[in-house]
Amino acid sequence: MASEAEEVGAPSAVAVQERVLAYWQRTDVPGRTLAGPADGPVFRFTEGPPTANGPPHVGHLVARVLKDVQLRYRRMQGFRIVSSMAGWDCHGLAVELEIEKRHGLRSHHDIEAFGVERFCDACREDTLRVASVWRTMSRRLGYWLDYDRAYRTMDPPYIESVWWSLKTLFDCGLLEKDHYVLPYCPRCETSLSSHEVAQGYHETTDPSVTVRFPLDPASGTPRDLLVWTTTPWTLPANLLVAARAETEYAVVREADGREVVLASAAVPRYFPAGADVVARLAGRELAGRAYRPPFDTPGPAPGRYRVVLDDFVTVAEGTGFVHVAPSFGPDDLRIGARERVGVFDPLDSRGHFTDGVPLVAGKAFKAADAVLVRELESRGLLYRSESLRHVYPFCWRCDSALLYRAMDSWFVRTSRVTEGLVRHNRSVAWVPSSYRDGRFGNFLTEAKDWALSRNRYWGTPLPIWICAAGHATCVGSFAELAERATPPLPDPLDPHRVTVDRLTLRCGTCGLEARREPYTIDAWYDAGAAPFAQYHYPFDPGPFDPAAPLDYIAEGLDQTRGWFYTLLVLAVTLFDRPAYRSCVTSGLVLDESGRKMSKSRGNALEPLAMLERLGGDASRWGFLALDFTEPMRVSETGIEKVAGRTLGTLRHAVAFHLENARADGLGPAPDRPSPPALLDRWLLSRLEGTRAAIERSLESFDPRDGATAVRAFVDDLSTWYLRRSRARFWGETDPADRRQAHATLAYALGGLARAIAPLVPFTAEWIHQEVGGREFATADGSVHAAPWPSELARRDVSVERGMDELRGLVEVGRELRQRAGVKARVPLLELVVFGDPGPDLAPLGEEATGLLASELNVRRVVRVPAARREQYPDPDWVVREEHGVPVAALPRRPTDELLEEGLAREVARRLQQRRKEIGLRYGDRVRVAIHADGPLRRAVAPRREALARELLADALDLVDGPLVPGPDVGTWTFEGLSFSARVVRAPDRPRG
RNA sequence: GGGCCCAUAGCUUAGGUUGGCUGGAGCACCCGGCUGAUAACCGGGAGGUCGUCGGUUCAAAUCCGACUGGGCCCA
Repeated sequence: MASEAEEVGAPSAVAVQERVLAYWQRTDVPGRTLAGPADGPVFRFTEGPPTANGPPHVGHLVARVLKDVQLRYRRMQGFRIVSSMAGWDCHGLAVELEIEKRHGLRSHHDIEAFGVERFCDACREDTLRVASVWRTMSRRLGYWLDYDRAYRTMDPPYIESVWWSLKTLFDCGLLEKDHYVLPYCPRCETSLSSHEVAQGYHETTDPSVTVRFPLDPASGTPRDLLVWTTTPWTLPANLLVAARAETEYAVVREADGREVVLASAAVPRYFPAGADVVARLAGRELAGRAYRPPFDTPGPAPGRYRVVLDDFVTVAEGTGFVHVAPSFGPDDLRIGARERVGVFDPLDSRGHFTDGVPLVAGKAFKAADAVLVRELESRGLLYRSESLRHVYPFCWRCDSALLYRAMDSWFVRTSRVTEGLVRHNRSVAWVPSSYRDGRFGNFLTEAKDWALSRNRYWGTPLPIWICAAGHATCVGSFAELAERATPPLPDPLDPHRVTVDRLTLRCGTCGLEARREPYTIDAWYDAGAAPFAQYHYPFDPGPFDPAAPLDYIAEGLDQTRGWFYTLLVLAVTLFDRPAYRSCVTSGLVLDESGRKMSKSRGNALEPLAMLERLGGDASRWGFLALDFTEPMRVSETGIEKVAGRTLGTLRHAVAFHLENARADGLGPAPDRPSPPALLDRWLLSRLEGTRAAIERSLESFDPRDGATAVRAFVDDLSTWYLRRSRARFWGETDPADRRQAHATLAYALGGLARAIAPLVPFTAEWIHQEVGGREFATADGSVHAAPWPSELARRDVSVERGMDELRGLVEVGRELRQRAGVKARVPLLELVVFGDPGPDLAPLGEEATGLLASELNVRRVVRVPAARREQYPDPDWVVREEHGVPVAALPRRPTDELLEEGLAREVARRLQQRRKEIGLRYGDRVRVAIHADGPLRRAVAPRREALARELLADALDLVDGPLVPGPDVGTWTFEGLSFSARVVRAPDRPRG
């Protein structure tokens, strides 16, 4: 019967996965299961939309694993997932830049010449080019999402929902146009958000110049203010100089008799050898003094070119005088507005100087630095010229140096809802928890207005039209647009720029003709609108509930400034509630030496290739076993090792069970058993403890502790339960016990499969099918369609503690054997344990002692009072003592009879090895002939029958003469003894 | 310059909220053992100033402060 065992060993992770994927595909398990039961309670979730034209990287895998683990758990609990849609972030610079590159476009002018419609069409087509890669990745990772009904931020219904939200903000005064200093990319010809800027700081070298600003010589000695700047190109836009009222300034006479003015604190930096200070004065005494600007290009205007006071001036670096160019800095703009001096911006939209500054007309802003500095030098105004290494922002997409400039933009007035942002964030369960008040919470308290508009083409158009009288009309739906617009709307309507730019509106206030503000909006706004816009809220009835936050989201930590933030801003401004109840953040993925992964460095792991080689579960396990909240060092071999240890061991345990079950002709996993044997009760209790640990950790949205519990359970299963149960599985003596062992193991594996289904969906499915005898047949039979088990077995903590104590004694016993120098194969008469067993071990009784005895290969275990230590003298006994208290003792020598038995074991082991070498399977019958002399013969002869049984030998002969050498014959020598034997396969005989 | 997080053996880490006996474990290394699922397992060896300094305490990896280094974010 046993010869029916066919597959030897466990299938590889990839083989398991392929088998499961084929089953899922054939029976459409994901399609039927992924949304959860239609009538279940709702679990709200939204997939953060990845940029739809960029391929996934390893960082994406981590967040996806976290998301999928949670969603699987909630589905098993009977929740309906709202929503299980995949999503795509379709708009924005990333896509536009790709198209520009492909068609050699370098500016707005080029794009317009190319044709905005053509350009947007190209963007649209490119947008979903990589969708199939994402889909494949999700499939291999086991991340179930509804890709067939993915939401796309470029779809008209989605855009209409975004418009609805913009109008809602507009109506309550939270969407306004303003003139403000923003980071600006001259190549992309658009302003950027602070989020985008943050991604592009590099170190660079800039000029560091100190320039003389001569004070108007009312009388007496010429005096120059010293002004320091790292952006000489802003000097033509200078309108004022700022000083600080309370700061002390020094007038220093130089060798040529001229005088320069600078903050006293700056004197040592500029005159390390000492200075001839002729006067000291407070900053306020300089207020109102007029000076001659370095370049008088803007022409005279009232109030310009004088010293003003402001507290933003510091003396930590520079000279204590700051040149104010209101178009190029936030403080500059503020001071300029206060002093009513207007602005002068000599740059065009590409950052080139206009004719307003003839000296550098046509030059790019940075390129003008050198020319301007030379000019200052030739006019004797350059006091000092150096260069400075510092970090400066560059465009994260095209790597051009950015500039800060004042410009018109539409703003979401987030600064007015700071209190709501902070308050609602306080109710969010963050993982890691410190983000709530730390990293994210801090950022909220300083929330600045959100510069929403972009001078770009491929994005959600800002739905605001302005009439000649300056009234703004914000359109909140296509119906409203149709009602106000001329000409009539095309059908179907694609609400992107080309279409809406052609429309004029009747002004909502005065009825005059209104033209659209020619902006698109920040694509991060699109993403933040996903929870409602994916359902076309409020236009279609859908499951979106304006009062309900998402229950759960998870993304990489880069989203703290991105999606996590825009979700919160929209939830607070539109619905006055938090955006999500829990938010799990994964850390950065580093390579094995701790460096950031990047394509250019060539150390990036390619996710698809990794998934293909290791399988989805190994990758999932690799991330779950790490502390994903910290920067993670990830390598394929590292993941393989970690996953092999737990998942590989588990697969082998399953294969072992299947082989035994088949050999015994057993059916699928039974219902919950109540076995009498201690080992079985222990295993089931450990199973329940593991299930509960997974449940606890998934309830708190942090799977790490659950994964740790699974690792410990698999370890216990493999190294204690199976190890101690082996004899039970093939024992002939107690068929009832054998059946109980099979049943317990089958139940434990099946139960474990359900409990780990959220963590490792492929392995779990494979076990559920194989052990449960479901044969990959129906979708309903999937482990992912099974309910989450609320209890798998009775937890018996006392049994677990007792077993722990017992296993502690096993370790002590092994150490004693080692010290006695008696191999485990040679039985010893007894293990002596001093003192009484603990309160948990004591009730386990004979059964526990039996486990101890068999594990240590001793005939019996005896308990004696510690006081009888002296009955076990050191010459005859090895004794373990702890802190002077005896723990256990073992005889140093086996008895002669036991020694013989040990020898027989040595022979048996070598013949078993031989069975394997000649390619026999468990169950194949053999014929054996042994030739041995002396002690070996004396050991084997009386144990022939037992040996024959053990080796599955039909015949076992002890022969007198030496065996004729041949390929079937082997000879072994150990401990100075030798024997030879012939092992051949027995002729087949009819099965009984 | 500001905020948050991290630091335990060559590497990966448990423990830290609740201070307490010799700080556990895995990988890798050396010696030995076991093995009819296993890249498994077991014993022994070597390897730790628990980042540094200071404080609280009878007692600190653990609590507090400063510093150093790393990471992320902001300016």
